[in-house]
Amino acid sequence: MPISTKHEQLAAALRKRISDGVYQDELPSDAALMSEFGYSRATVRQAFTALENEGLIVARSGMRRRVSRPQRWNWPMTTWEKAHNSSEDAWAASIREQGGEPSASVSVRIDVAEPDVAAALQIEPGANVLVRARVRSVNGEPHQLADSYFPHWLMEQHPIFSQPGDLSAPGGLLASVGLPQARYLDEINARMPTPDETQLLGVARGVPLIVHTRTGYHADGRPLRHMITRMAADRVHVQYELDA
Amino acid sequence: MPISTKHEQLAAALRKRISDGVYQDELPSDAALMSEFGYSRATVRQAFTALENEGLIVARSGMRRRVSRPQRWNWPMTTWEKAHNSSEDAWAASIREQGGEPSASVSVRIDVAEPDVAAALQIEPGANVLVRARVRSVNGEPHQLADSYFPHWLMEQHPIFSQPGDLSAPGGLLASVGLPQARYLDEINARMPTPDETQLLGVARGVPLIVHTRTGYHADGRPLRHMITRMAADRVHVQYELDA
DNA sequence: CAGTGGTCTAGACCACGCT
DNA sequence: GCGTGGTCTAGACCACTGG
Repeated sequence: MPISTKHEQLAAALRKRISDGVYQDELPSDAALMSEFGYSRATVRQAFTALENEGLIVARSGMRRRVSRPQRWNWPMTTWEKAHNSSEDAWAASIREQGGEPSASVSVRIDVAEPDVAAALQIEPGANVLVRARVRSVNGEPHQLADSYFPHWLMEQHPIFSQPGDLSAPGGLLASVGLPQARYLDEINARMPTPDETQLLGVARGVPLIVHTRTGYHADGRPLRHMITRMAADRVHVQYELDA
Repeated sequence: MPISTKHEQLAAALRKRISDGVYQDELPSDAALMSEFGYSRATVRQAFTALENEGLIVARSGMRRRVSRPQRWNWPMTTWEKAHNSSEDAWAASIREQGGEPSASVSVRIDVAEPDVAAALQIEPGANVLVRARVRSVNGEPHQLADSYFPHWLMEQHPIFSQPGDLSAPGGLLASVGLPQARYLDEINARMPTPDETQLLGVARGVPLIVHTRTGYHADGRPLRHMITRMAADRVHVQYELDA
């Protein structure tokens, strides 16, 4: 059963030309395809929109559409923060190793726990949590939104959590107060970004968001930290190394 | 800076009504919104298309658009096939545990290795590989495309890999020939599906694909198996359990 | 400036699903 | 049959980008 609609036929033809290398970089204009295929502009644009939503091409007003070729960075999830001299966290070290220049901006606040965060931290929904919101950038471009949530009882027991500043410590903040994380539960999901996220991360049309959540537990089973990291899926390879 | 275009204003209004619960299930028709907002049909449809591409709503011809509420299944990635009596693999057992009815259809073929598969298996691109392609279903609906690639030297050393059939064995095929996998390297990516994948998996518009690849290694370092699993992102929670 | 993609309109016909 | 979403056209104006 062949494709019947014009815009799907056109989209299929363009996909083939892209994968065959006919269009290495620039794509034809609306007008060029209108005359080549004899379709109206709306139909041509519907085909282009489909390819954009598949992440194959990117469009910018005033310029020809281009084939999308984003650079990707590996993100190893089973390399922990080294406890020694390094002042960088595992993510920054990994990016630097790959030839990128990592940076981060941090803001700390106290907020009430949303139901999903409360469930992960095993506290009551609406209870206070300490939130450390980070925007991680590579080569000056925003790359990740990494938010950590700490339960309220940590603030009461360890004054360092109530101090202003970026809440970082060599070897890891939790380890520095004698609460090392012994176990992690990770979950990975993907979805399309909201308009807010699109703007904050500069996500292109048709690129999903990878949402990585990590909950860290003390050896006695208490959840110590819940971390939600969001990033454009076309810029990373999330990696796990496991022993059977 | 407020939103200036009509279709974005409308999309924002509809997003708000959905999250506020104004539209629990059915959404208004094109005509209803055209008269409520005074916009042309194309503009109304552009707003709806944006919400579809965000995975918020689903549309079916002849019926009103509906708010999307897919059922999700957990997928634990650190639970290995139990070596004993169970005839099911870890995935099927997990689905059954969650109240679903797993099934699978298997086809086996010999093919030449694509560059990415060859690199993972440390063989030459174009060399033969044994491919076990599985379609995993839950409650009769296609759920995953799980393809395993085995290097050619396995077929030469172990005739069982050249037999017809579904290539399954209690405790795992590789373990049954004395080649247990000692280490895994996993990689998780997300992208929009191709038209083929959309059809095979029944993916809704605006839903990304999660692509999980796992390479299994012998204790001596040889790659034994490369597995690529593709699934709709709105139907799973990929989970990892890790010790620090 | 000319060319590009982005937005918007008014109108038409079709295929689908329900009653 | 009738309302729904899906497709398609012709034409218009705007905003952005480059030379």
